Order: sequence, then C-alpha cells, then structure tokens
Amino acid sequence: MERTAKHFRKRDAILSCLRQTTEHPSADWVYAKLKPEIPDLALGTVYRNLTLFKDQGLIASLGTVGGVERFDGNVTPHVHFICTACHRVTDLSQIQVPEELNASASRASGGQVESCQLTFRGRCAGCKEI
Amino acid sequence: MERTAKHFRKRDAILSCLRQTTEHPSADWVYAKLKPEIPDLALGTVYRNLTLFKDQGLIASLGTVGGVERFDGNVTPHVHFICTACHRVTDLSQIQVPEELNASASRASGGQVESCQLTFRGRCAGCKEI
DNA sequence: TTTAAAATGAGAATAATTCCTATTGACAAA
DNA sequence: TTTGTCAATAGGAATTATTCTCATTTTAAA
Repeated sequence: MERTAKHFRKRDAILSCLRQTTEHPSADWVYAKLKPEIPDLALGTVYRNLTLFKDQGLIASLGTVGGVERFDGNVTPHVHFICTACHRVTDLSQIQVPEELNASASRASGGQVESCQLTFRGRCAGCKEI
Repeated sequence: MERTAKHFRKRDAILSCLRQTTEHPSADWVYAKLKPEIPDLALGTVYRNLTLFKDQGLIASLGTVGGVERFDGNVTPHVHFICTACHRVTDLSQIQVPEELNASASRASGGQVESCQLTFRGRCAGCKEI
C-alpha cells in the first residue's frame, strides 16, 4: 500500500512538532498546531504520546507553568528562563551548569542523580516594563 | 486594624506549619496535618492562603511533583533533590548556585530575573536499590 | 490474505485547584 | 451595648488539565 499523508503516524508528527519548535509547548499547543494538517487528531493522543516520549527520554518536561505542563524537544542539558507574566519559556544557552555540581548532588543526596534542571524566573524583556 | 491571636488563627497556623517542616508539603499535606487541631479548617482556606503567601514571597513553590504542587517555607536560596520514585523532596544545603549565574541570566534573558531554582532529580538513597 | 498487536478517537472519569456565596469574628464608632 | 464594616473562612460547586476506557482503525508480521 502506498505511503500517503493519511498513513503517516501521528506519533511521529507529535515528536517532530516538539523538535521543530523552541516554544516549549503544552499538550494543547501541540494539538492546536497539528490539528489543521491532521484533522482527526485527538487531544488524548497528544497526551498519550507526550507521556510516552517523556518516559523514553526523547523529550523533557519543564514542569507546569501557570498550571499547565510544558515540554521540550531539546533534551541536551540547558538552562531556562520562564516569564512569570506571559509564561514564555526561553533557553539561556549561554549559561552552563558547572559539571561538578552533578557529582556534588549525588554525594549530598546519597541517591542516584539522573537529571538536573536550572531555571530562572522573572519578567521577560517584553513584560518587564509593563 | 490590629492582629489578635484569634483573628488570623488559621492563616498563621498554615504559615507556621510550612515553616516548621522540611517536608516540602502539598496543600493537602498541610490540611491533613492541621485538621486534627483545627477541626473546622477547610481545604480551600489552605489553598487560598498558600497562594497568598506565595504572592507575598513568604513561601516558595517548588512546582508540581507527581502532579501536585509542593511548597517550601524556607525562602532562602537552596538546592533541591526530588526523588522520582517516592516524590520525597530534600534540601541539598551543601550545594550553592554560583552567584554570578544570576547576573549572567539577567544579561542572557534581557529580562529581570527574580528567582533561580536548581533541582536535581533521580532516585533517593531509599529508592535507588528497589 | 490473515491475524495479532499497536495506535487512535471519542468522550467519560478523575483529581487538583479555583471560584462563589453565605457566614463568622474582630474592631471601631456611636 | 449595639451596629456597621470588612477581612477571613467554610462548604461546596465549578473548572480544568490530565488520565482512563473501550471500540475501532491501522500497522506489521506471517
């Protein structure tokens, strides 16, 4: 059978969507973005696959921002800035978390550190004057 | 208007509860903890006051852990370790976030940085063997 | 083609959180 | 003391993000 747009798996579209944006989107954002090109996409499918990708380590969760979970298709370690006013999330790729902190955290916690998240919050350039 | 012991009884109890524990509790945990001594306490009151304290900077939010928001009565900057298995949150007081990172973040974001959060995740000492 | 497994749509169910409204408690002025 | 006012609260309804269920469709394998 011929491979057509219709037979393209939705799962792949969801992962691509996350990897192609720097918006750090929510499930709903992904759904709204894909819906026009995939009219029979269901929101539940987006949630289901985001959870799957997260478990597989293909994407990362930033936690909730304004009550809604946000995701990141970029799983290489990097730092985030979250605007508390408009909820925009941006990468601060200039900043590195010192490598030795991971080892320190393992030692200090006595556990097994698997990830590290450094997040700055405040008002972004667009919101700080308002 | 002057405060009396009775006037802000529940509000104060909620703040004290948070400040006296290192559990990084959820709203529900605070409610369950206080309910025996304050039988007519309502869960809504706990939520309302936690939000109030958060807005006033008297407490901090750690974000959601396992789908539930967690709070911290200790607002001095410190690092957290969150167990992805049992959801226990512990302070890593040995670790400091390098001070210059805040300035770097302000510069990199172009906005106004108000807080910084460094969190390590993994399996805690009790959960890592299981 | 046949068949089993995986993926999905639709929408119900769940659970955390917020919202609404009547009530209460404390204070101040009369 | 009585009364007016207003913040604080209880109680429960409403909201909303997320998860779950199940029937159906699609995929991949044999």
